[in-house]
Amino acid sequence: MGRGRSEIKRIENPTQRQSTFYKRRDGLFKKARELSVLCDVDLLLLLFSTSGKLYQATTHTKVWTDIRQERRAELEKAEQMCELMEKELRVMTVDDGEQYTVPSLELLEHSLEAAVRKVRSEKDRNIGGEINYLENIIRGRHEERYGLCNKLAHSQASNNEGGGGSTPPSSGLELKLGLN
Amino acid sequence: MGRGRSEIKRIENPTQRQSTFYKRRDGLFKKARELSVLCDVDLLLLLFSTSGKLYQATTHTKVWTDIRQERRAELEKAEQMCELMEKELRVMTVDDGEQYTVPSLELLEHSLEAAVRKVRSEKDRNIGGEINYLENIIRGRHEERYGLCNKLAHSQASNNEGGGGSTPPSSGLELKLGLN
DNA sequence: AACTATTTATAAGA
DNA sequence: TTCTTATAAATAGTT
Repeated sequence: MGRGRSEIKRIENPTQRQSTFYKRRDGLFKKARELSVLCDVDLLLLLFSTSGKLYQATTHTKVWTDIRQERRAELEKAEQMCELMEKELRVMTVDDGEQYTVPSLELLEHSLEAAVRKVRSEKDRNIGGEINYLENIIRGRHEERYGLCNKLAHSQASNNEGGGGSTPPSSGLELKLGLN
Repeated sequence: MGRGRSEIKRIENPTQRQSTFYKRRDGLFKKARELSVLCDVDLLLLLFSTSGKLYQATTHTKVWTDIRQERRAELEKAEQMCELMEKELRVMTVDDGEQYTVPSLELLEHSLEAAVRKVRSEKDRNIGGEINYLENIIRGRHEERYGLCNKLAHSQASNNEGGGGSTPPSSGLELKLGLN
């Protein structure tokens, strides 16, 4: 479109490239939104600009609906966690009101995680039951072998719960926060 | 565009909606590709159709480059794992050539994981150092507390390596395969 | 940021 | 689905 050029190749002039980027980015987002509305389709669109900026467009109608509940539960866990962290550290406080000052990024993160899950499940269907079968068998053996270790960890955790409360419980957040 | 309508609202006629979906999907993907090439931008576009189909467009130039190495290492690990699984199970075999019959889904999964990481790091920057600081302190305490457990797990693993080799080594895949 | 000459996308029809 | 075509929309070059 426009007054010339139709060849699609990298624009070398940085100014022109940036200008084109803005125009086409807006156009692309508009078209994505329109497709989503017209055809009742969920979508996720991410642009990673070379300058490191991230531009995103997401719909939240169907795919992400089931995430909300998960998210709410996770938030509760995080709040509990932070409460305990406060107690433990005493000196520091984290303003509860400021806890999630980046809600859109949080939501995006969860959207992506939902997408990963969706892709995984599709992949798993394609691969078939073989791997799952193998996994189950191996898992069983692992559980036998590492059972002792898990029990140890658990007994430590429950000791802390009953005791002075100086350690957060195993809330499932360790992984996310890199606490393993 | 075209001969009429400009209002953007859900198309109720299913046939017409499907037809429009095809046309606009192709148009959107084309535009995404063009933007990526013209402006040297990485992108990820996922469409979740109501019929459950997943349509995707991804670029692999910059964002995903660093994933390749990770992926290669992971594949090696997976191969080792599968070798060991075969040995362990004896009865079953998994055709190595068919191991990754869904490469595009694999790649997509990794693309999404990379995107999640990117979003997370951006979020972490925005939240600031506070949480990280808290995490570090907590992590230190956890390491103290669970050190014994880790040592136990390690000694088990090294015993197995030296011994009959009847258990896969701790390859980092346990998490992915749900073996924890 | 705006303006338009053009190109491109697409709604409707076949 | 796929093609054709009239028309609406996007945008390259320009200011």
